[in-house]
Amino acid sequence: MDRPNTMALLAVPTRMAMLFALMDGSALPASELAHRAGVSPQTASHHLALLIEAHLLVVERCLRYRYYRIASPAVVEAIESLLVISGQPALKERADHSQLERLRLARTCYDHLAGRIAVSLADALQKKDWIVLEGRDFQVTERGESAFNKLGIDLPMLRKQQRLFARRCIDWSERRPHLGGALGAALLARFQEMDWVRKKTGDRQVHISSKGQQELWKRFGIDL
Amino acid sequence: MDRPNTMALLAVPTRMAMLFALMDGSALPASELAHRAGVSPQTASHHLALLIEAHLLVVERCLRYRYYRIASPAVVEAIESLLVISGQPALKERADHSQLERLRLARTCYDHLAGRIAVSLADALQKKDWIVLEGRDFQVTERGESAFNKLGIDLPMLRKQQRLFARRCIDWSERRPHLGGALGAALLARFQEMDWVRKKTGDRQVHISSKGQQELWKRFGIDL
DNA sequence: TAGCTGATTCGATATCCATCGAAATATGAA
DNA sequence: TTCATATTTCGATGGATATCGAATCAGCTA
Repeated sequence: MDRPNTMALLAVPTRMAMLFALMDGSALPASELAHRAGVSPQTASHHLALLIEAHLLVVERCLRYRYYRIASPAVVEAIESLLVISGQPALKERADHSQLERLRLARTCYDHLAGRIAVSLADALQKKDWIVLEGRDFQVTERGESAFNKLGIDLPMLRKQQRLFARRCIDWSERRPHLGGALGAALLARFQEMDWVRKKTGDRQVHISSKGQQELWKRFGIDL
Repeated sequence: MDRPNTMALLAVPTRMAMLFALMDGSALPASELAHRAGVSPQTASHHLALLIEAHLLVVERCLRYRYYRIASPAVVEAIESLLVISGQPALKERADHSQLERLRLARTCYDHLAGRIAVSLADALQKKDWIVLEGRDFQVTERGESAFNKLGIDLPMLRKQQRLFARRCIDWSERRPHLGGALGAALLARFQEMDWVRKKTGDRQVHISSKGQQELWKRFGIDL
């Protein structure tokens, strides 16, 4: 496996189109990137694999979904400096590094929370002995049954759903497990109900309200 | 003629090798760049033409020689930012913009002076009516004959040389004419003799001594 | 279990272009 | 002029790779 030539990767318009689509710090699935670059899914997959290998992109796997994002601010800077000398008009929306930082803190992964907040929450729930990790799933303990109930989450109802109940999902930015599945989705929904967090539509960004910060600290010892 | 793809230009190792050789702000002839990149002169010529067209390089023509150099600091910056994300070790000798500035001020063009000092000198010599521009050459006036002699330059001797006497050479950084040919070379040699300027061997950089600065101002009204 | 969707792998094809030999050009030197 | 040197142009070739169809894989749902 040779060292991939980073310069050559940036030379192909299709790959550059994909990178452009991610320059604002967002994370998009392969199909969307294929569409934006105007190529077939196979071709997009091929290019994305190369960009991953060269560490220009990273992929965040959540359940069966995969979101691609720019690997680091350095990549954005390099592309921007290339735009300068290529005589292209600079990007209107420059990459917002602080936004990327916010995404690392709290974002959605499909329909549940991800990021530092989700990893911290999974840690706290295990520490409080509400859940335990067993293989690729979490199990809710006896203590957890009543505690989740008191939090306003109807576990028996969730179990009736035909989806994985409490899936362990590996976080990209933290590289540690957080809570997915029906329970993860219910937690996000309940947090929104209580106005602990607010989810922007059409975006994966999640804002933590001051009330949410207080409650997370008081109830779970989470200080983000 | 399509717009050349700057990214594609940087993707080829041969072209990158040439750019690397010029990253320190130096200017080299095509043959030297071909040698450093390990390709034939034809191939080098082809690549250099593309780099010129894309405004990544500029060429400085002096008599029959052509020196290629990086077109602007932005190019150096872009290449350096690419090195960051390509995982290459950074260049030991990073491009020194202040050095590039010094080159713009005073450098050699083959065997005579170029840069701001040379352009200013040509201007001053015309203003003092020592020389006049005629087509592609300068002519020494009657007043110039004695003045150059007093400066320690033997014009009759220079005229015996089998080379162009006082060629007009267009300066890259200034885009204006300066003095080349036998007279230009003699002036540089005389300036070195009088320790007005010092030429580093194996380099095109020329240092102007404080004595030189004084004399240039006193005798020619040149204030660099 | 089968079914669905998103994504990847494999194989074949077509296109792009870096390279160099040969020849031409440019420019100054003898 | 004639020669010499540096560079460029032209043409042909070979290698690299972007692309997509078809098949396969991965993960969840019913």
